[in-house]
Amino acid sequence: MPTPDRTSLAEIVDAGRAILEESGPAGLTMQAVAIRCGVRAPSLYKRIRDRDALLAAVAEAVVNDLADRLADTENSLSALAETYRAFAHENAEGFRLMFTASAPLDALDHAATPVLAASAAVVGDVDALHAARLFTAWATGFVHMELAGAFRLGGDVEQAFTYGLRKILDGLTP
Amino acid sequence: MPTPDRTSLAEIVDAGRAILEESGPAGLTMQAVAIRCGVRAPSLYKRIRDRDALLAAVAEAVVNDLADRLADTENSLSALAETYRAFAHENAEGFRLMFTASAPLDALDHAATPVLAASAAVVGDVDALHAARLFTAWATGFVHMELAGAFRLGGDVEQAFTYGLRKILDGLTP
DNA sequence: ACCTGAACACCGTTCAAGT
DNA sequence: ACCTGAACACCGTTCAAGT
Repeated sequence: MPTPDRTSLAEIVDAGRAILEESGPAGLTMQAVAIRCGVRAPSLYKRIRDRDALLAAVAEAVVNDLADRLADTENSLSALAETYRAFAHENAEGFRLMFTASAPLDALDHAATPVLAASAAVVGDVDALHAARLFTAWATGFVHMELAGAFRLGGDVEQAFTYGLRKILDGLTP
Repeated sequence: MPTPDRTSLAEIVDAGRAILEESGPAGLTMQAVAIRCGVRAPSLYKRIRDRDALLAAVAEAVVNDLADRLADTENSLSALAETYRAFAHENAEGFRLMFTASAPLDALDHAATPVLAASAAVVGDVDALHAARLFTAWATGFVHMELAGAFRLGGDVEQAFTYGLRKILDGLTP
């Protein structure tokens, strides 16, 4: 006899993402997710292979969210930089997860589209990919270090961000 | 009656680092470390508080190693970039660990010294910190993405690295 | 067909008892 | 003073038995 479903893959991934932000990766246990979905831990395995697959699904949800935000942003490198950084601050744990082991690579490619377009507008099509990688690497590294608390030698971090962006644009502008 | 020590903190940290590179963070169990040190897991707790403290100690060892390598490098941003990237490739798991939760922040500051000096040589003392942050963020993000397999849109990654370095130097050079 | 309790393997950690 | 086996708590995962 069929039973009405008491949860869904989407609910599980949402719960996982919320718990990740609240309690970090160590807090993201199958138990915690199950409780939040009103179900027992073994039931989760009907919907998702294992915890690694859940982490991958959460990472993909985060990347898709980021891609939407970037797609809605004015298509300039400075506007994209602001959006990217703001998103990372709002989703610190999810942001870290994005670049981890089983990263959602296809989704990342998709998120890169607006950056490629904005880069092409500055340096032309031939160098667009190189320029996009310069920009993305800088923004990713900056936020990563910022979230890790690695900027401790004094100085204004906001200013450092603006400075970096300006110098990159200076370097790229023909 | 005193017993001769059968291991040491240094041996434990070395074992942890080796296991981390071989088997990743999930493989770095107290059991695995203990076996490698010829001792049982509970004995480790005489030398180190818990697994988190071990991870922190491993991270610090990695950063100190990196600091030595950078200090031995010719003091130019391009030479430092090569050394930094090579180190990250040789110590992929350790590199990831460096920017994690309980990062060894003091050691990171120390590793930053040569980068600050090389930056000052290009932009002067006033902007040296901003410039060092631009450079470090870019290099860190680039290697991070590279290690995560995030560069998949084609194009030559070596070229992208050279391109990024050149454009940053272009942007920084007055 | 989904859900669950029970069970198992594995890991971190503590501790009393050895030497 | 360090080392160990035994024990405990906790987590991921499987599975037979329920509905």
